[in-house]
Amino acid sequence: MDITIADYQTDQVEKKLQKILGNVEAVGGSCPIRTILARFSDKWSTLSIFHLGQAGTLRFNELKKRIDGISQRMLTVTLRALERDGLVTRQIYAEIPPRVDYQLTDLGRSLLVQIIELGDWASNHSNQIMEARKRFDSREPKVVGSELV
Amino acid sequence: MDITIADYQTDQVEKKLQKILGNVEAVGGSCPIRTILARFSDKWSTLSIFHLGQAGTLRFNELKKRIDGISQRMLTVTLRALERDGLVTRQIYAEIPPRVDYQLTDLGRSLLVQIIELGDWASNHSNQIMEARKRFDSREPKVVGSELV
DNA sequence: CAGCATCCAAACAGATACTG
DNA sequence: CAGTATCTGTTTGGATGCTG
Repeated sequence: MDITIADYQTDQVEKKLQKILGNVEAVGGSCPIRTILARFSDKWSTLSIFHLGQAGTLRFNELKKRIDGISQRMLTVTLRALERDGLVTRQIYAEIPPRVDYQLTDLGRSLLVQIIELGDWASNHSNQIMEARKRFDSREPKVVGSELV
Repeated sequence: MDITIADYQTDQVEKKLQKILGNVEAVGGSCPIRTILARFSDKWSTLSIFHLGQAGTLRFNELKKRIDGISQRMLTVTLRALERDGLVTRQIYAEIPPRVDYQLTDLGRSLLVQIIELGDWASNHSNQIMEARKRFDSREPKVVGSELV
């Protein structure tokens, strides 16, 4: 079930690594790879893609209800960015009250597959990470008060 | 070579999606999954993991040289966060001048495998995304001046 | 060399009020 | 309903100067 170190050691992975790092360095700071990686950087993007992937089609407020804690503004900003990148389609109906449907494009769904793997990894290793954090924090006595609670 | 929609439609993916979203919603804003996803959010973390994955072991300034554009402060902050999460080890030698070696832990390497796939996806689809961006920007005439150059 | 501390500018993100 | 506009607090991140 788990990804093993054996996988990591395959040529495949090393080759991909070279390819990616090559691309990153090639164009400097503004290269496509970086701007694309920045898309998943954003926690709201990730969650939006997850929910659209699960539901298929969602209206603005349906999505807003599912992504707990997101503000209207951030949802708007996030969806625009995803639309701009061709990951999400925005279908506007000329109705009153207005209706706007969002769904993943093929490209968006292919990305979904990738970040699902990431989310699954996070899910499977969250215990390990939380323990590591606890260990780290408890051996560092220089932190005061409520800062790190 | 590409990930197809067929993959997306498998039960596997849907099941993982449910599992992840379940975990996310279960604990609210501060759940582990979110804080873990926040780690790759950070572009510097991703690049650090890539470079450590490629080189094996690197000293502070070696890493700094490879990650173009990173400031000393951000590298320090990033490495501490990675160390705290148990993804990177920090080996200090009592020498003068000081020497500190960084390398990925097993956990870090297993994460590397995942984000390599993501980087590879970005690499393979960057053209599509860049074109989508161009399309989107050219059909939106309401932007003035040099803002979007 | 490998960093920590401080200052400051810029980007990010929430709350609020208003609109087609 | 689905936004836009604005205002503001918070976070981020670079630059600089100093230390073991």
